[in-house]
Amino acid sequence: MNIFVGKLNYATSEDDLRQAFEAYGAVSSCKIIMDRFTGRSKGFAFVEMDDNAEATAAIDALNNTLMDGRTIVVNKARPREDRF
DNA sequence: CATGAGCGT
Repeated sequence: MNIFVGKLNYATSEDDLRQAFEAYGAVSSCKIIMDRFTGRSKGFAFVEMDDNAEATAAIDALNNTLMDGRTIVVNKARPREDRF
């Protein structure tokens, strides 16, 4: 399941996010969107989890929680492909 | 190359 994570601290790294999600389930992969020019975090990331139950639990558990001093929002991510 | 809602090289 693709998970969207927003309102992230610019200092937050993929490893931090991964560990946070791994605390509630197995994380398949994590990706923080970085800017092409500055190379800094755009403030949101995507976490992919194979287990649907664990993903939902992680979303419900990490949604609106404090991470690195910032309140993050966790929701189900939209499909990057298939716009229609 | 910057800063604070939103959905990815």
